[in-house]
Amino acid sequence: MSSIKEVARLAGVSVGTVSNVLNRPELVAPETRLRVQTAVTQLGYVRNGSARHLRAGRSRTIGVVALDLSNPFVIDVLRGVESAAETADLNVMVVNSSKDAAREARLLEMFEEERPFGVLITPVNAEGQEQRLGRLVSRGIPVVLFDSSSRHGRGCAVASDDVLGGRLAGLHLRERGHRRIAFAGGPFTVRQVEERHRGLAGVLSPADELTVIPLPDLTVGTGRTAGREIAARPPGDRPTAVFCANDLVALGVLQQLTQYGLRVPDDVAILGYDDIDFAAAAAVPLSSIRQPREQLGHTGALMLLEEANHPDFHEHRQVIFQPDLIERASTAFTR
Amino acid sequence: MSSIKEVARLAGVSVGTVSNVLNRPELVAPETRLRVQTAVTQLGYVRNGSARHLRAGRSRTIGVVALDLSNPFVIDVLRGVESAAETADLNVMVVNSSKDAAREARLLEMFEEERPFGVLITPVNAEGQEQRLGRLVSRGIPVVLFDSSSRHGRGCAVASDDVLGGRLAGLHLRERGHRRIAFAGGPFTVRQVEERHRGLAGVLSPADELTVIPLPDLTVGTGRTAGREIAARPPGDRPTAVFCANDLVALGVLQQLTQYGLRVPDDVAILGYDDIDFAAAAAVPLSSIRQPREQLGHTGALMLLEEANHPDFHEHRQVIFQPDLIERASTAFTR
DNA sequence: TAACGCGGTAAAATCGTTTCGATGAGGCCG
DNA sequence: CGGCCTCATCGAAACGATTTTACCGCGTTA
Repeated sequence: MSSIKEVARLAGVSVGTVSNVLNRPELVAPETRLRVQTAVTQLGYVRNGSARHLRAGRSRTIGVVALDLSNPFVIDVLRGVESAAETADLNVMVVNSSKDAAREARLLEMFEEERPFGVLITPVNAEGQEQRLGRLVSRGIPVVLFDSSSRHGRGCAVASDDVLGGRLAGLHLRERGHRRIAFAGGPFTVRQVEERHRGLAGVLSPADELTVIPLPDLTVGTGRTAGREIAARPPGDRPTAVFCANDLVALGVLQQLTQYGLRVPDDVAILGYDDIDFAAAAAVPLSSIRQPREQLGHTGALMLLEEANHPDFHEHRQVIFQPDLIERASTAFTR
Repeated sequence: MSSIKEVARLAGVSVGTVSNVLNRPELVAPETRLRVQTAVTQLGYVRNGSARHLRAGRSRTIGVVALDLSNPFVIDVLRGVESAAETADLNVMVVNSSKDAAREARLLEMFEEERPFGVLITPVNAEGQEQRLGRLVSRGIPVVLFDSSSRHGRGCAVASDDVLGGRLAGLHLRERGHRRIAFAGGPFTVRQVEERHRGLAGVLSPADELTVIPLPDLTVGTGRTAGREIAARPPGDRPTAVFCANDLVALGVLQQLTQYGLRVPDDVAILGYDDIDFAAAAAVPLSSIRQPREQLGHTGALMLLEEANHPDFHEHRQVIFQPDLIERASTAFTR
């Protein structure tokens, strides 16, 4: 309703002075300052964000393009982003690409218009948006990827080492005596999926048997499909362990196997990925490869801040976290 | 980088004409239009959102203050909001109050500055923010509540009938022969919890036994606590059914009971609330009271649009949806 | 005594759009 | 041929802040 002008008029000063009271109070004489402040509260004056952003050239909002909000893993990453943003007095605007490249493109266009403080994104497919992200960068908007595919270094990125994660999974399952192992996940065009599989395959010995159960998507639903497929095999041919590309799939597999009367881990062991809270809380607590979820988000946001605040001094870098194995009942020793 | 001025110069027209090409192309002669358009693409011109918003007086972003993003129920509501926003060419900015009133207050202040198109909010506690929401409204920013406590009608609201939900739960459990029933949930200051409990209590007969297992929060973790508590009771004193204030709690109860070797539903039946996807996919598929999740969000957003587009003609109203009972294995007949 | 510095404030420029009134060029009609 | 209407375009005035420059009065210093 009321603008800075009315405040100025009521306080009997110029608008510049009001602005100074708001932003650099130490420049203003105490008496004037007080007069302005009472005018502000009296009118219920609130600054106009758009006007500030227009003048400043960018807003105080970090844009986050999430790949799939229905994965609790993403929510935890977000929590990390928010905590970093909060200390820097920035807002976070979360949007959901839902793994849809066209939608992602629209959202990035929107961010181009809004000129946010920076953009954090898990790209649907990093190569495809390369140029669109480049346009953001060339407009002076820092971009940090939650993705390690851009290790070639065309910008900042945060990720965890998915090949290592797959390797940890394989070593763990072998150590537990499993020699017939299935990998459930897909599509393999998603880098994370491919790398987790690659890590697993890399540590198996030639005598081991690795089956891939390809899935169109990583959800509880497709996990159940995978579970059905596993349960349908004759016991002699059935894998004794399943490594799932994420915990949602693992939950689906677990639930379906249980329903078919197979015992976990006695008949089939299950190993998930991400270590979401639901994993620990499953009927059979799931072993999982843990990524530092909040830290991932927190670090990404900090790198964004750094780049935004010291644009010339800034050096792009890629931070790769090491995943851990969290052992729970679903891959316990069975004999 | 380049503004509307440079486009105008390159195309040899005035800025006003460029603006018209962008917003009302039919007003501009085809030939000029083309010239401007090529200038736009040649310069890679992108409109400056802040400037537009400043001029327009409000932005094209809907603000959503969510109560708890880690509840998948909320994510589904959000999906509904997004779908409605998308058709109206609006952006959605999601922020998370995490049930923290102070945080919520800060977020609302932020929205006061940003002057969004409208605000959708599930208030931590509707009464507390009454005035702050009022300030938004008095600034011409429509507010729609995801909450039915404001039935007195001081604004638009969308909700589902939680008392009815509780009643449905009670009737169902009685029909299944249960006479010793527990309610797991809290805190009771949260309207939804209180109403669900009230509905349940209302349909039990005096001879029935209703135990309340109060919880500080509605999460899988507190659900496990409740489960432990139930399992610890001597079988004769143990409730034969638990109605949980939401599905997260129900999942926790289920997992804990299973771990204690109790069978669901044979030893204890479980009934949840919200019907999140994880409920259907649990080890024992959970019966649940379904709310039309996406529709809730969709309707809320539509009401917001209506209020924003016809401010004078608009009549506030409260839409209350009817919940359904979804029967699954966790409350199946046991004899 | 003149020059200088400084704290405090005002005034004006600026950010990039949108919108509105003015202007001018044709075409049509009387 | 003059007046009028339409179409296309221009120029300027907002929108509401921030920032820079200018100014003024007064004390300090050479």
